[in-house]
Amino acid sequence: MSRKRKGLGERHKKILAFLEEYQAENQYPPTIREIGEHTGITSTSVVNYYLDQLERMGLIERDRRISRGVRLKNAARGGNTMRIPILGPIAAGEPIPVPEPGVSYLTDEEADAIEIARSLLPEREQGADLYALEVRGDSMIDAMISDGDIVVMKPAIEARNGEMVAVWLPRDNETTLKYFYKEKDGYRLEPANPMMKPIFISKDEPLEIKGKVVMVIRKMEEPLAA
Amino acid sequence: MSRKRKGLGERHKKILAFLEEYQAENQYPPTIREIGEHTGITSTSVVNYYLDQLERMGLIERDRRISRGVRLKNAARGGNTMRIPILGPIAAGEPIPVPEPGVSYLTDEEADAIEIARSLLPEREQGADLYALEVRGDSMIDAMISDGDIVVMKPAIEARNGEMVAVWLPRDNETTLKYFYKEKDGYRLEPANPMMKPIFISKDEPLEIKGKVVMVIRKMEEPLAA
DNA sequence: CTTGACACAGAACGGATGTTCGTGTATTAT
DNA sequence: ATAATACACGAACATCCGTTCTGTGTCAAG
Repeated sequence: MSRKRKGLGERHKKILAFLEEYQAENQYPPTIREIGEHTGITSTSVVNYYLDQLERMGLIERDRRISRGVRLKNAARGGNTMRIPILGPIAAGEPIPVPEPGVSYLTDEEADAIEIARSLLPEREQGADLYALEVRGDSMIDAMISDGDIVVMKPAIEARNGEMVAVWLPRDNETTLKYFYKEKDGYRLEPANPMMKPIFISKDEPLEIKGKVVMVIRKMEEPLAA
Repeated sequence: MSRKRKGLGERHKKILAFLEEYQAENQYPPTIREIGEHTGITSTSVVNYYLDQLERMGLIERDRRISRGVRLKNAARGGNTMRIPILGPIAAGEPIPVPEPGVSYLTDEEADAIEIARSLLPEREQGADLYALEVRGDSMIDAMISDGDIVVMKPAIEARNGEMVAVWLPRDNETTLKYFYKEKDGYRLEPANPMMKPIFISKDEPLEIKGKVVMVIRKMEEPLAA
């Protein structure tokens, strides 16, 4: 009803690609005429026509009446990164820090953080309130996670089968990272390392899911000795 | 002989600061007139005058006759993140891709890449020609690295004790990631997982170090089942 | 066939923008 | 003092560039 082909047309893609390329090459956006020349469009009005569409689709932003007033939005293409704060440590014997929903920790400029290309993350996590924790100790070695690793988490209180989650086990009084599976009379928590045996939790035992593991980052330290 | 005060004048600093601020706010550089308005300079020619100086000092680059053709150089450029290209896969039975020194793979816009906060990397790796590989298979599970992980490498042909390196073992015809130790009559390659036993290479056996491991990134996939 | 939405081209208008020139005022060297 | 230089202002241009208007051709619906 609004668009002949719902997807982006050939020229839309060309313009988007050129916008990105040009902005990377020079530091400033191209003019309408330049866009036209490099995409085979001979009329400025047609370029304007497509830019309007792209803006309506939310793919770019335009500052009207301003030369080179075009910037591409979260088009997820290269260069787009996501900032994820490192909230604190995670250790076997301690509860893990969780983000307080009311506090906008994202605005904390001083906090340590990592930046990751959006293309590395699954689509559904793109806008999520991700946070990161730094692993202390070798207690999660059976999850193939070692001391110093950084785990990127997504807030969650429940999980689906096959997801790796951070759980607090009151039974053993510890935090652990395991693959989560629901079974007929309880839960199965399976280590990432297939050589390790899974543990079972019966249905009436307490089990607190703290979040889902989205990513693990290991940073190799330089050896101390010179 | 050429300049009254060799350092940057008040207006130079103001212009530089505004350039950076404006570029961050919008995605494009300001016009000469805008620079003037925000730095208390009432004439476009004076702004032009200072821009010429800044260009001669090598602090900015100008594209003459092009609107908003101002970009600042090494100053605040790059930001606090680093872009690392993913060159290809790494598997036990195959040689690993290594960057060709002559080829500037950094200019490859199409290549997949990850961005990482500089603060996460050791200082000495900041300017290094880092590259990344995607692990295929579970053959490096004894290095606590699993299928799908991404390893960030630094080119190297030798290593110091305690560093994790990627080595090609002609003896076993495979690539592996191990901690490297030189011993009196050969080398000891120790898995990251302390439960696994190290392997020894005698001094006359061939051993090719392909690079040092700087970082490991594990991205958790969503389970296939819905 | 007619109608209308859509894609496109070309030209013209007017404001935006970089450049140049004439002028003025301190400061410094000769 | 005089000249040279750095710094500054404002106006005049000549483009650059976004916008808008007119016109053409296509294609599917009525």
